Amino acid sequence: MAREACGTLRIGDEGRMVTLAGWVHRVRDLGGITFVDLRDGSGLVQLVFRDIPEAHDLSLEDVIRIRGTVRRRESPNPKLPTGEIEVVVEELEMLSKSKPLPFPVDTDEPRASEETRLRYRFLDLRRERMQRNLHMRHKVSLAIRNYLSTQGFVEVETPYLTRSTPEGARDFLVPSRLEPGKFYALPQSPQLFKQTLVISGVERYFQIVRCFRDEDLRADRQPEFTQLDLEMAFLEDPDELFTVIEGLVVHVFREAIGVELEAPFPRISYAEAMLRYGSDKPDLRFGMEIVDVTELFRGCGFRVFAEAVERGEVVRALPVPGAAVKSRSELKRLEERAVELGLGGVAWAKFTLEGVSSPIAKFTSEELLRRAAEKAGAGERDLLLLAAGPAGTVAEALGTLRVELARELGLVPKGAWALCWIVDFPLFKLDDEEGRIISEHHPFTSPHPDDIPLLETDPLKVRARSYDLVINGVEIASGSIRIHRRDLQERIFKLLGLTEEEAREKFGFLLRALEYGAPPHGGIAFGLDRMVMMLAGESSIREVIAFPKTATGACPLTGAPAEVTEEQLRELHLRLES
RNA sequence: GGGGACGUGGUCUAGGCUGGACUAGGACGCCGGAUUGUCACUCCGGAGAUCGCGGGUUCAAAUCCCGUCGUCCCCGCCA
Repeated sequence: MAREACGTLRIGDEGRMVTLAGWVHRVRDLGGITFVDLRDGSGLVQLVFRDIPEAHDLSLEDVIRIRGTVRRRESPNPKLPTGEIEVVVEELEMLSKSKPLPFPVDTDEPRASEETRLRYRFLDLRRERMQRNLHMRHKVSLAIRNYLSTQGFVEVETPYLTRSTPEGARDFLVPSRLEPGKFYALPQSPQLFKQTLVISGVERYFQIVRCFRDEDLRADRQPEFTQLDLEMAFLEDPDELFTVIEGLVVHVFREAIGVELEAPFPRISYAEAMLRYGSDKPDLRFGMEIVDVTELFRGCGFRVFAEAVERGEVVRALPVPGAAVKSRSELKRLEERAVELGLGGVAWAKFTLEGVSSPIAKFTSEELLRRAAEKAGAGERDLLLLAAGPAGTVAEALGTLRVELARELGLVPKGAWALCWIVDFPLFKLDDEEGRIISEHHPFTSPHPDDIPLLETDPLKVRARSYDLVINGVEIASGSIRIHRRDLQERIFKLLGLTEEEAREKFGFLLRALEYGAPPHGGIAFGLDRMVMMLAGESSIREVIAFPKTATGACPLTGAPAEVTEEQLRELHLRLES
């Protein structure tokens, strides 16, 4: 008789003889009667053993098969979907014994260190929460594939054994056995391949694909991670892509967690995001917008601010709702934090029923502070933080404080989703070490058409046709319209200090492809692990990856990375330094 | 590359500042027994740890110091 699903049995099944198999989730041995919660992929059901002595020998996580009769319970358990019934066991078959467990698997909160969990990942993944996360990931992938298929996208696989590229992250290398001294690299992303594909006539490409970057790890970074990679031919206006992606994201949220997002998502320029939120990935779930008050403090009595304005620096204000109650010591800590963030310090003003209280009031005036507060939308009971310095430093520091304070004060609404596009990133940035310009995104990013005349005259002012998708303050996707013309690509390479020869050496096949009729194109790539992490409500991507690595790139389950034999090394023409 | 936190029976942890009655305590799990309506079952009894590893200080180290390994978080890095 076929096995049935434990979790689907209901009162309507009363009286039926069923065959079930699964894991022993919990045992309650009362002597003459033993209750066992049996678990399979569908859920739990209570088994009742009466005259079966082997029931006393059951251990947690044994795998058993039983035959029994579904019966209405004397005392139902409202916590279980199957709580109205139980299965009276007539036959018990032990399929596989389990040793005592290193940690319990019947809890959502892990009761073991992460290292132990990873070493026994096969047990850790049995926990309902991890099963939920794996299913969530599957739902997201499925929703992506289904939606993109309806939009005419085709999933194409690209090589994992490819060529090392000089730009970007450190590559993972794979030695070639057949060509001594040569190496493959695992791709950091399929960037060049996907551009080649649209040039090849695959007008809408996507791929859910593993990417590899040999850099240090973080809670949201693994050496191998998964991207939703996507590219469209004849894409010249980012808005066209936004519409497609908004449709995709709305679909994914609906399918994965039943949330209806509102599209279109707000579009904010990089410059405006830096000004108002001090970040290129602003968290829009709460207000606390930073305002520029440079002009208010020009020539004011507080010399630190007045002199900063004279130097061409800025003064900006961050309103902190309800924080006028902060104590001296808390404010002191804030000042220290501001210094850590690169500011000279931070001035504050409290606005209460009694009036304005601020250490700089005597140098400026209450009136001036009130005007600053008004501009920032701060009122009674609020705190206003004021900082002066170079625009970039002030923006980033206040942006960090904005997020930290909002979290600390509980101003981030639970269950809220705030998405936005960040557009018009600068095309280049100054390389700190070498003092030359380098690509902000990558060298194939198209400049904004209006700014092309500035390329040679004022390159740092040139905006890119690139964009990020930000969800709740986390960068979740990033992309651009690409350059599809050789002449423009050559100008960009020249600006980056690359000779044609170097460019050909570094990016050869893409450049060749551009010479044979390349349509305008562009695309985007999502960090799938991060997106699933957010949808699952987890705070580490390791919780949504079946077999993740530790912070040193090790896998406690398999023991990777591991030594190899002399013979293996010899075949690869490798010798280790002692 | 740098900074910080942590490492104690199978698991999670108390003790650590202020070294000595710590003979290392608790909870869960495990083993034995009792138990016929439980659902985090309950009750009784028991086993199980040279306190990550190495060195040092000291009459004496889980405790202090140095080194090392591992884990986690952050900065750098991640076009």
